[in-house]
Amino acid sequence: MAKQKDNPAENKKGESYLTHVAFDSVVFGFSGEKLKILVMEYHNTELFALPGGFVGLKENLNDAVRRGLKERTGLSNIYLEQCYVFGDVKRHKPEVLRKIIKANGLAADDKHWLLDRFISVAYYALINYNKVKLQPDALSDSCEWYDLDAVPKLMLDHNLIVQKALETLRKNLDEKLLGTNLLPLQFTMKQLQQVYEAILDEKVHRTNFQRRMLASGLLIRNEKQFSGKAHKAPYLYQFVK
Amino acid sequence: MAKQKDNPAENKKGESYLTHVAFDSVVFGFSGEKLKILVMEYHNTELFALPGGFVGLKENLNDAVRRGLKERTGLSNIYLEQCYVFGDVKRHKPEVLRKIIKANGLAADDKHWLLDRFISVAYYALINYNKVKLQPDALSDSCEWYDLDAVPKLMLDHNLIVQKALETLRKNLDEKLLGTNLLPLQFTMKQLQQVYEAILDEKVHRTNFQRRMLASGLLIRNEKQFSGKAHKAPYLYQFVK
DNA sequence: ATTTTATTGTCTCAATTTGATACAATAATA
DNA sequence: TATTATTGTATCAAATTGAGACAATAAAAT
Repeated sequence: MAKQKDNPAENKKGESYLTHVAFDSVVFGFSGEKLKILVMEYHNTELFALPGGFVGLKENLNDAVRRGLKERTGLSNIYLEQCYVFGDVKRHKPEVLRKIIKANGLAADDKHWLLDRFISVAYYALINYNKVKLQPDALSDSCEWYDLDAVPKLMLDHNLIVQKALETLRKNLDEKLLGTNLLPLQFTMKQLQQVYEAILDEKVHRTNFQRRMLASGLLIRNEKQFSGKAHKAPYLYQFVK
Repeated sequence: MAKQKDNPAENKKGESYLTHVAFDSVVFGFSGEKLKILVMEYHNTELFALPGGFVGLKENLNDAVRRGLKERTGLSNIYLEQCYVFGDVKRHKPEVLRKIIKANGLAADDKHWLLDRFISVAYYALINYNKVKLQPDALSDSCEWYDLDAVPKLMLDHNLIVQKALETLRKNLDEKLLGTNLLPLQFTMKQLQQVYEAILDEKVHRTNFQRRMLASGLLIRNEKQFSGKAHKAPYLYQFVK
């Protein structure tokens, strides 16, 4: 069990967090084949949710999100971007939160700060799938990768948040070759193409893709990668900083 | 003087609003020549600010922003979009708010809810300049149009918010001919071009612009507009709904 | 050692889009 | 009737994009 201080459900009056403000992050990773996101499951509830959290009284919003991601993935320096604020009244479902609090063996009296209404600032994050050490938080059982096309029913409006994040990611994909954030430092052109195809959910034309990427001037070509396969070895590329 | 209920500074415990959550809107209008935004000035303080407000306990965030705009411009059905959430700690400057509260002859004791830290959700709005009836709110003297290139020093980080809004507007300009929201129902191609030039702050090539707009398929051509000037009369266009 | 296989990198060429300019049409005025 | 100040369309070269051809090559098969 984590230290008490780390468990937001135990902080009954919300003394250390801003009330009514939450964040949720859609953390994308690329397995080599498919686009995946991180999903948490709460203890004994069968409730799935996006990794999220709250903002310390003296903490920048963006820093809070970084802190949350660091706790769950072990990574710092994550590519992170806001995508939307979800602020409708109807997303307030105290009974759902009550269930989580009770499943953690805590007292869910009506004054519990988690039962209040929250607006949630949604972020999307792009991380290198293989560098992650997944860690659930104090309230949850697990933090696991799910194929984007097999995400379970999530609590509250979290499925909507995933949709919005994907939309935003697609819209921003080309600026500064965003896709490179999902790959290791060095990667082949084919890998980069696969990332694009996974994000856009459509095939792209190989040679034209290569031409466009090279023409962007944002890729540095390194030595070749000898994969041991029976064909010409591809170059390794990396993104200019 | 407005009714007490309308003055957020008098609501000492913040009973009717979500604590820590605010919004600010950058309201764009086009005078026919220049791009302008709405700026408010607070009573006896020489403080300028963006029109903003707070979210009712039972009110959707987006609705709160619409309510704020309706109060100040008289308009409903405004084109509105989120652009960014400003959530840094350093934007918390209680002394500025204290000044405003005092200038309104109210007690600014340290517990006043307005003196707390807020995160602010920034929106941009596009409205038809000529349809507006400007109305200051209870805390402010005036709500006036300012040329975008002559916006005064605003309080807190509001100048930054203006920057971000303009950036977002530029990025989104082409989707669904956003610019049409700044014009009356019917407009000439030249007016539309002027809106683009004002937003992008650069000249665009007349005939190519016309070709692009017509090719979008989003404009309906109506009868001509006889201006009384000594030259060919332009067609009036309108945006498809 | 030679051939085969599965890719990768480059090139080519037509189709489309874009940039820049020319020019005809036209509403009011001289 | 000619002049003026646009506006709408056409034209043509330049740049970009879409689709495919083809040569290069690392390892396996013969």
